[in-house]
Amino acid sequence: MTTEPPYLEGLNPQQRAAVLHEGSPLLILAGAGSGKTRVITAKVAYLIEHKGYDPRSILAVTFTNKAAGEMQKRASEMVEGASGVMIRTFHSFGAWLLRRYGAAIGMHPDFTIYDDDDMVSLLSSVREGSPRRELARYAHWISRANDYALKPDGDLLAISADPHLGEIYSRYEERLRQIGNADFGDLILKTADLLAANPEVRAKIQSRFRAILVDEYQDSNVAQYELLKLLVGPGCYLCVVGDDDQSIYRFRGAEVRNILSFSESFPGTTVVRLEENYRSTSTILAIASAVVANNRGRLGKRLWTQKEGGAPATLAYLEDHQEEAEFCARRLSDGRLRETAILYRTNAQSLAFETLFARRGIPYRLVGALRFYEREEIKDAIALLAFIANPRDEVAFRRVVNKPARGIGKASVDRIAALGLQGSGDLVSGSRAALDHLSRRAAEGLRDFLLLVDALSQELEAIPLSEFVRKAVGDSGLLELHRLQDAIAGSQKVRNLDELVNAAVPYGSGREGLALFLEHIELDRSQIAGEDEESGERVTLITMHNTKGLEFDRVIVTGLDDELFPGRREELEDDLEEERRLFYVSITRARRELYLTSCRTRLVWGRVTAMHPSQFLSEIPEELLSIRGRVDQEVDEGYEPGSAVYHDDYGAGVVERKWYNGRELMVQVAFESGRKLQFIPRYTPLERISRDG
DNA sequence: CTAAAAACAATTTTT
DNA sequence: TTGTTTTTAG
Repeated sequence: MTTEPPYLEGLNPQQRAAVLHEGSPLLILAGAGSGKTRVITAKVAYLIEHKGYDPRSILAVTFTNKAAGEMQKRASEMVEGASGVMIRTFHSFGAWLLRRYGAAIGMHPDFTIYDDDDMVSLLSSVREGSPRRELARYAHWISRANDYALKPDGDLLAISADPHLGEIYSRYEERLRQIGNADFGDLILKTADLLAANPEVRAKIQSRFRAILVDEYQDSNVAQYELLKLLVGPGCYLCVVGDDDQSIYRFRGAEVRNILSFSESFPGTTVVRLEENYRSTSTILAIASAVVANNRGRLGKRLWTQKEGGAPATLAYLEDHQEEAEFCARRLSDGRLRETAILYRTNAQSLAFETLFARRGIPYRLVGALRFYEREEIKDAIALLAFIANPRDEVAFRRVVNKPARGIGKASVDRIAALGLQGSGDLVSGSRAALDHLSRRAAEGLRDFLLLVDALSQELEAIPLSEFVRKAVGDSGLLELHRLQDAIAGSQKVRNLDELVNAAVPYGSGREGLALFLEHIELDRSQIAGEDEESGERVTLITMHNTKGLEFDRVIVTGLDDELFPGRREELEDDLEEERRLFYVSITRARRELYLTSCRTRLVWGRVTAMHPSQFLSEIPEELLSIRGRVDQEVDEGYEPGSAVYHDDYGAGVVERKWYNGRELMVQVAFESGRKLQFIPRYTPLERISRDG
């Protein structure tokens, strides 16, 4: 018998079938914890080693840059030459392709990428005077249109009934083209356009990539599907992996139908199901399955495990967010920090844990959400860099031209932008042209700014990128500005700017290095945060969304409160189902122990707010739970108008009115003394008395 | 044009 | 409550 290649060792029959399959399109339906990543990496190894694929002819698309890094690492351990495989997210693949061949559709190779914030800023110059909130709505709709591959003249009614959307979208597009930058949607849509419109580029790309693997396919959107269709040339091997139950990015345009109808889109598809779970105890799986079973519109699968048994999950009803943090801290007193993750729905919830853990000296790592690149000082610095990279970048220009204050007000900036637009769109020349038309003060300030930009542009090629960033931040006066603010507010802005300088160290110098640095900043925001991510005994604080692909011995899912999770279910059944899938994802992160917490009250906008247990909790069979604490009795009962109450300070009175303020029950009482007062019965001891007393 | 004061909204989730 | 945007007085 021939010895088996190491990448096949220990695989179960389904996994093996998935790895060894080749020829027709393959759909791998991989349940949570079914060894999916292992299968993909083994497949890469198999294609290279056994099927003779050139590593460079393989494209693997992952959902996050982190996942890409992980796959790269694991594949390299498995097979020689794996470093040649292109492993990227859809977005970073798009950026790669557009930089190389985008000129064919008028893209500049040094374009920078606009995030949501930049979109809003650009929209504000397209639609002057609109409140930011409204612009943010349009930005959101435009992003959704992008996700669904809808152009300004497309059927936007599917996105929104707003009558102005088409026009605004189209003007936004036009401005973005003039500027020469790309937003997130463009990285997919423009790439697809390029391939569709340009047969030579398409042929080139299709002949390069002979095998394409897509991970987390359930979270791909329509535009990504269309791009994929264009990438897969004749004879190209396509394999997608996903789990319809783990689709949690609908809000971002993810379209579960992509995976549900994969077989129709790609005829001749083979389907392999991975249903053996290697991660969790059967109890945890039973809980997860029971919950997700409430969803309709799923392919359905039976996850099973050989790890029979396992302790029931602990469900703790707690008083408030502080007690919740306390509860978590007590679990951690056994020192198993690294094996524990605390999950929450919204980033804001992390604060309670951070505060308590800092006070107790419990080391933690906060995953994602550090929002490093969204901080004011960082955005300032990036805007300056982006403007040097692309002098047509109006959004960046507006942000930095008068920061620190150079005496250039809005009127002047508008004039400069208008002149720039008349010419080549280049705002440096626009500025030069505008110099004579500005107030003396503004002209002086603008001259300073131009000198700065000139000097920096000259340096760009000459010094290492991190030095360049340091110089830009220093010479522009941004460092000084934020140093002063630090002194006043006790903030850490200078430190953050230092971090930015450090982040630039790995990049090459010159325009190319700068463009790459800026691209990574936009596409991989977790970068700076994760300095020594792996090291150290620390508990993980993480949003439910960010846990995708991770696993921990012990998982504490917090905030199982109605209106928080699931959130306001204003909308449709579909939204509720997505939240439920998110719960499913959260539960299945746990290997051995699962804790669920729900609070009676919670601070919302600095206000104590009454909460109710999440409806998801009632979907878990009771025998799988060990329950601590108790749900409070419904306070709503009683307090009917006309009933008598007694208050320690005000004496006896009669309830006049009863209503809800949000979720909070309020009552108005007319006291015998003649006073009329409003109470929240939950916090005010109002004794119910009998009328004849 | 700038800075301080006042008004006002904000919490999903992320490439 | 916080942070951000708009108004206002210099």
